[in-house]
Amino acid sequence: MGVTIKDIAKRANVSIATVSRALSGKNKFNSEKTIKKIQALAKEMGYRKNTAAVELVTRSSKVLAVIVSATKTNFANPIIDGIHEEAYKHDLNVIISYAGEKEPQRQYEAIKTIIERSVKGILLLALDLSESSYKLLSESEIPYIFLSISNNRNIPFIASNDYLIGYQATNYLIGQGHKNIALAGLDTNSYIGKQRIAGYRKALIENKLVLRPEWITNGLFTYDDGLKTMKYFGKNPKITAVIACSDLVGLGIANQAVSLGLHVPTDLSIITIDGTNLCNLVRPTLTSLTQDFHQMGILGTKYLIGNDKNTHYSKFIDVKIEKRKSDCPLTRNNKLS
Amino acid sequence: MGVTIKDIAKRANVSIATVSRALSGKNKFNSEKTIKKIQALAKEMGYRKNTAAVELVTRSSKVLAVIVSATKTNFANPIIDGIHEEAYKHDLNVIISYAGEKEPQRQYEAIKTIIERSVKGILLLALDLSESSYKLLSESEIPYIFLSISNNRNIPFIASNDYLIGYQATNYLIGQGHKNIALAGLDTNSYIGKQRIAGYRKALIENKLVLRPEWITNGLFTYDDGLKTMKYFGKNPKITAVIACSDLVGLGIANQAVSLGLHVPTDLSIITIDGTNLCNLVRPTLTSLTQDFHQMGILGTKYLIGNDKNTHYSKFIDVKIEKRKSDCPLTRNNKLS
DNA sequence: TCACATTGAGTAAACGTTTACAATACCTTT
DNA sequence: AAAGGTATTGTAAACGTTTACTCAATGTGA
Repeated sequence: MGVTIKDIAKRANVSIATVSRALSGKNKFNSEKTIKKIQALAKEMGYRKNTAAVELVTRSSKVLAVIVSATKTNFANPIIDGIHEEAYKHDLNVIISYAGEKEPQRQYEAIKTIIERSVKGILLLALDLSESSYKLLSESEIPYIFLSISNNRNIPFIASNDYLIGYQATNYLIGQGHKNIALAGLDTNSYIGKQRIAGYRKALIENKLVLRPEWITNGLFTYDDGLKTMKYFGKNPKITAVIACSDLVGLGIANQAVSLGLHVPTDLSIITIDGTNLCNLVRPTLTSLTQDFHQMGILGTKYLIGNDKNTHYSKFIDVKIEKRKSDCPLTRNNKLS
Repeated sequence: MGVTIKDIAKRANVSIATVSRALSGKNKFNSEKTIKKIQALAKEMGYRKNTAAVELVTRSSKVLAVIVSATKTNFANPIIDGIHEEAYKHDLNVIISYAGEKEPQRQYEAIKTIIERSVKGILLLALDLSESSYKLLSESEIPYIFLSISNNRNIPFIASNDYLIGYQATNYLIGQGHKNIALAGLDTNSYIGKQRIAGYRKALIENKLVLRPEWITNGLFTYDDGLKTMKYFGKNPKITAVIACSDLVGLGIANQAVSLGLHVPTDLSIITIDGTNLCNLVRPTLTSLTQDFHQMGILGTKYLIGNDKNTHYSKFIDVKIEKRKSDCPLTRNNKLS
């Protein structure tokens, strides 16, 4: 069907080896003249390299796989952007698969197909793998790394330190004078959730504040979790500040608070974890504990390319607090001050 | 390195053809017994199919390519979701490349790599291809389709009818009593832009309203374009309603209007084109002329799979107006009524 | 028992590259 | 002009599958 190097070789009166060398940039082995001639011919004849053949014989591919949790997180985008950015620099393609968080079967299949492509590396986004899926992955000899989710099991990851996130966010609000601080919308059973709660507790304890379990609301980091949380807290919450465990949770809380007749931030201060662009778009803008997702994508990709497989690499990325308009110091203005 | 069908054949004391047949589901040629035996053995030995080899010999692949404009559009996600959803049903992988809108070189390269993979089909998202890139694409024999951007050049696409979009949005506002209606944030040089303007003009003329060129603001559908537009219109705009050419533009306008001391919708009504989820998240919620992006992804994928290459398929998808809180009838409340 | 269909399994070619190694052509240098 | 070196090109195997074709074994009916 298509033009192959064989066809070019025939037309140019050289061997296929020569064509291959001229076309794949192994220039040091061929003369300028032949290279030029062959490249011109290839262009003229409309030659297209057959990637499958190349991958077969070289036993390596130029593709990076990303497996994304199907759960809609709005921070997947900056991570994927970072991955694409870095991959592009190294002439790598990116293939993206969705895998349900709660569908072990689909997870397993996604990983299987990826492995069969013998990709260069696998990035797992916000994914909590089932035991069998992880076994499949780790036995594949393909380097992989988890992004945005850390672990204590010696599995490579790049993420923020969720313990510190919980600690810093809480401390920030305490620093503003708040004493009744809620923690909203997080999956209390997940590793992330537990870490954040631990940091939150630590900060409370250090400041002689008491942790009230009913001020921690369970959820899956969604907008609806924010709404639900605020409906649950009600029109006269004892709390004066909330740590929202994602921007969407934060926005849900803010919107519902306003619906209840509360003013943000004077009646209720909100700090939100993630700090995606959404925080700047809404009113009031949301003060955030910002994670550098873009950087996660870049570093994860770099790691896979560098391929330091031996070192069980894992890295926490710095977070920072970005002050916006959804929080303020506790003053006499606050309903409960 | 890995286990191949050869290894399995040896262990099972059969030929590789038998193994291949047993493993690739061409069951009718083998006996139950051997199939079971071989499958068990494959599992035990940790066999992984080599996709490159399969693609080489069958000269076809199970991947769909998506090329996305690097310009950040917030509707790319629902489209990609639709593509993934449909692709998954047909056991297809999805590979995503970014191509700069204004970087012809990168565009060209993206398409070239894709073609070299001999993918099953190519979906082009919100992409305006350069002449040479399009030539490359169309000569490749691989089916392709443009999504979200229509054309009048007999190139397959699935999109909304931008002429109708302009017409309907304008008519909607006229129906609310508005007479001074702006059109904001669109690329006036693009096909989309021209179509929307034509529809806008038609609706104005039909209602004996005059089109004022200075009420059409040029842009690239970004949030900043919305801000800029509203700064330009100023604190006492003669206009009472705006058609924002993307949700981000709409949000920029709304936020800037509020900053200027205007009230949305009583001082300024906004209808926004796209209707992504963002419209529900912000306050006031944005009335939108909603496009079904998810459906575009699904239909585009179906088209490529169906592979009706001969018919120069193109399709407009229905849009609908979703009333929210960013618009109201022109009444005595309006500053300029 | 024989001819013949049916079923299951094997043989070998093909897909389009890359690359180790062998072979040749071309220069220098003496 | 011969020897030696270097630069360029050719030969052929290999990568791991699929599949058309062939062959052997088994079953069937007269």
